[in-house]
Amino acid sequence: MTQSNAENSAQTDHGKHERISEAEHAVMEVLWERGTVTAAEVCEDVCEAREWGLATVKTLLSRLVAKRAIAAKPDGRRYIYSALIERSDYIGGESKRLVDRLFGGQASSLFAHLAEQEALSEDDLSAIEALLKELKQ
Amino acid sequence: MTQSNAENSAQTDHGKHERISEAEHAVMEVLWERGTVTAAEVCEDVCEAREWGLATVKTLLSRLVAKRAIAAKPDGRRYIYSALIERSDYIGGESKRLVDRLFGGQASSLFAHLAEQEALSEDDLSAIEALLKELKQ
DNA sequence: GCTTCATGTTTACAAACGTAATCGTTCCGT
DNA sequence: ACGGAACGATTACGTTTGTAAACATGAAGC
Repeated sequence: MTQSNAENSAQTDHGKHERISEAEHAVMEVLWERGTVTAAEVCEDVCEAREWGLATVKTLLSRLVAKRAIAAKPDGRRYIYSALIERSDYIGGESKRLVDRLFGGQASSLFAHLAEQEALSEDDLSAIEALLKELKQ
Repeated sequence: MTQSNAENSAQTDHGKHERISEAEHAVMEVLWERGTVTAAEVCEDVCEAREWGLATVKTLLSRLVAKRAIAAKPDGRRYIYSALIERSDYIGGESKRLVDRLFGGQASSLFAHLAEQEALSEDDLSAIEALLKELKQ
C-alpha cells in the first residue's frame, strides 16, 4: 500500500521533518525546481550528473516521503511528488546550523571567514554591498 | 591580516584527511582550544554537555587519528593529542561546501538569505560593513 | 607482589546513508 | 491475449556515524 498516512493538515508542512541527507537534498532541488515530478523526471535531472540509476532515485523519494519532506499524490499507478517543505526553509535551516555549529551563531564570522579565504568574488562583494545599503536604509 | 597570502600555510597538513563528522568536530574544537590534550581532558570539556562517556571520546579520538586529522604523541603510556588540521581550514572548507551545495557557490546568496531571514544582527551588519570596506581598499 | 586504576585497542551494534537489485503488478503495444 | 516496459514496494548490502563495552596492559599504591 501507499504508506502516505494522510493527516494532511497544512501545505508546506512547517513541522518537524527529519533531517534530509545530501543525496536526498539533490532530489529535493529537482522537486523545488519543477514543482511536481515523477520519479523518472527526477532521474532525468540528476541521474547523469550524480551517476545514479533510477532505482536510487526511487529509494530517495521513498525516504523523503517517509521523512514527510515530500508528498506523493497517486496518479494512475504512479506518483507525482511535490515538496512539503520550502526551499528557503531548508537552506535557512542548514545555514543556521552551520553558523551555529562553526561560528557560535555569529553570521558575521562566517562572512569574515569567506572573505579571508577569498571565497568571495567581486560579484559577491558588490551584491553584498548593495544588500547592505538596502538593509541600512 | 588581510588576504593576498597565496603561498602561506605549507606545513599544517593541508593533505587529504577524510571528512570529519559532527561528533568528531566537537572533539576537534577542544583540541583547537587547548592545543594539546589527553583523552581525559577532552572529556572534561565535552562529556557533560554532550552526555558522553570517556569511551566515546576515545573512539572519536581514534577515528580522528585514523583520518589523519589529529596527531597522537606518546607520553608515557598515554597519548597527547593535537590537531593536524587548522580550525580555519576546517571551517573554511565546511563553509564552502555549504555555499556550493545550497547557493551554487554564490556566497552573496547566502548573505542574502541570512539577511532575508533576519538572521543578521546589527553587530553582524556593522562587522560585515567594516570588512567590506577593508576588502575594497 | 597483588589489586586497582588509568589508558589505548578491539570489538560491538543500531541507525543513517549511498546505491542499488529484485519482486509484484499493471499498462501498453501488437 | 501476451510479452515486455514501467512503477512502486521490498529487500539488500557495504560504509559511516554515534555511542559505547570489553579487553589488555602498564603504573601506582599498599
